[in-house]
This record gives sequence, C-alpha cells and structure tokens, in this order.
Amino acid sequence: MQTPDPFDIWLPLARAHKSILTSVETALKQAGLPGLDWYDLLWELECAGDTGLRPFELQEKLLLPQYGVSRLADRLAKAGYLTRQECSGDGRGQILLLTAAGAETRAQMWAVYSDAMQQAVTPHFSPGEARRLAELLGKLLRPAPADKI
Amino acid sequence: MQTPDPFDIWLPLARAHKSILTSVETALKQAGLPGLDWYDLLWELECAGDTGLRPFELQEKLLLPQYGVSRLADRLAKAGYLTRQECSGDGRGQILLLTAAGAETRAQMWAVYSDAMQQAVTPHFSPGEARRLAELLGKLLRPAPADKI
DNA sequence: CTCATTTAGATGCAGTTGCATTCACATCAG
DNA sequence: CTGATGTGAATGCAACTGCATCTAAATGAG
Repeated sequence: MQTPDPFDIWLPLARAHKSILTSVETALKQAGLPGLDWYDLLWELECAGDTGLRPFELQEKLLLPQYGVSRLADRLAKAGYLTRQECSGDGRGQILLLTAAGAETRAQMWAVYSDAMQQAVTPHFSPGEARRLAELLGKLLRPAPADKI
Repeated sequence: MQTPDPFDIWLPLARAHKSILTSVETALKQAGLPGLDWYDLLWELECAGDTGLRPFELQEKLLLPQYGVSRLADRLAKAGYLTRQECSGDGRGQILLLTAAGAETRAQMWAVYSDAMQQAVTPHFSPGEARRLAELLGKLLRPAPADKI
C-alpha cells in the first residue's frame, strides 16, 4: 500500500480554487459589488447580530492576519457597512457592528455569489460525488488522526 | 435526489487551500526562500528546458494575468534566476530561460515545499481516500459534462 | 503598399498586503 | 501601588496587485 503523492491533491485543489475564485470575483465585479473578503466579514457580522464582533474574533474566523482585519474593517467602515463601537470592559478593544447598508450589500452580494458558485461547481458532480468530495475536503480541516502523524 | 449545496464544497475547499498555502509559504519563508509564485515560474521554465518559454505561454500555464507574468519575470530576472532572450521570428516577443542559479534555487525550494506539503496533506487521508479526493478534484478542472449545464 | 486591427509585453497610478513597530490598556508578581 | 509582561489594535514603509493605458510589432483588408 504505497503512500500517495500529496501533490496529486494539492495541484488540482489549488487550480480549482483559483478558477472558482476568479469566476466568482469576476461576477461580483461585473455586478459592481465588493470582493469576497468584504462578503466574508459582512457575513460574520450578520451572524453575530447585535452582539457584534471584536476584531480579534474576526481574525480567527476569517483566518486573516491582525492587520488584515484592522484595515479591512477600516474600508468597510469608510463604506458605511459597519460601525466601530467602544468596548465596555476592555478599553483597548472595540466592537464591530453591521449597519443596514452593510446588510443590504451583503444580501445583494449573496445573490451573485451563490449563483456564480452554483455555476462553477454543481455541473461537475453527481450528488453522490459532491457529498463525498465535501466529506473528504472536511478531513483536511480537522486535526489529523494521531496515528498518521 | 436533491441538488447538493455547492458551498459544502467551496467552503472547506477555500479553507483547506488557505491553510495549506499558509503553512507552505511559512516554511519557505523560514528557510529564507522565495514564495510559491516564484517556484511555479521556475518550475515551468525548468520543464521547458533550452527552448524556454514566452511570457504569454506562462500566462496560460500559471493562470496569471499578463502584467502579473511581466512583473514576476522582472523580479526573477533581477534575482538572476532567469534571462530574457530576444525572440527570433517575433520582434514583440521574448523568450525566458532558466539560469543555473534559478535551477539551484528551485531545487532548494522543492525540498522545503514537498516536505511541507507532505506534512500538511498526507496525515489526513488513507491512500484510498487520497486517490478518491484527487480524482474528484480533477473533475472540477475538466469541462463540465454537457448534460449537467 | 497602406491603414486598421490585433497581439506581445511594459508601465503609471492607486489601492492592497506583509512586516515590523508602536501605542494603549490589561494583567499579574511583588 | 508599581513596574514587568502580555494582549488588542493601528500604522509607516516597502513590496505587490489590479486596472487602464501605452508602445511596438504582426496581421489582414483593401
């Protein structure tokens, strides 16, 4: 039972990622909407609701570096899509809250995003294949089984 | 037979991609080596051998925009990893050729790259799962079956 | 041949990223 | 309380990216 080559996974994964990403970003741009990085942040804020989120929480959720979140939030704030609120209890911190405009834009983006994703992914798989692929990709995210390291 | 949600594929795919990419780039940086974009270009030039490659050919192979290749080649040339040669037969064009230093660096990068990839991917799968995943990812790259569009 | 169109590649500019550093507040040992 | 250390967030600078545009050479219609 020979060890499989990880590049047999990585190379198509990277190519597929770039290709899907490009087609979605293109669709968003053509619709005059912001990019996926904005979407992701807006989405997390929407999920958080009135509680809002601290930048460092977004950092974990979005897998972005600290300064990445800081500046992304700057831009979103400048666009009026979020507000920064003082954080009671931690004078260093702040709470980011979605505005109505932000929610509106996220909804518009979702229409384009989900449609583009549908077109980019669905035609390639049968339902069974899709389920299996999702399952296998999930294994890349969970910690590796201890006996395999 | 319900239609599966493409985001069940996209979300883990995007996360896995970012996570693997980050760990490989980190390993390269720690080794004092250039990033994966440099590797990809060096690799293509090495494959091309004495014939070299035209920038527009790299553009297709690497899925980069035209100006991306132009500037990436600038940097590699400045680092002494490739040379630009006049293109006989097309006065607009040029041929990019790998230098010995470029080949040397690519080899050093490969050691780090392949090792990091091994650690990032292999522990998560049995050989059978790995083969299946590679196969399914491949389907994302080929044109979709006509009857599914 | 001549002019219009297309193709290969470079580049100015504005916006974005990465890195390192900085600032401010929090926390904790004494 | 006081100073040392740690944590949340911003920012200056250099490098990189995207977009639009530009130049030069090739191609093609008349």
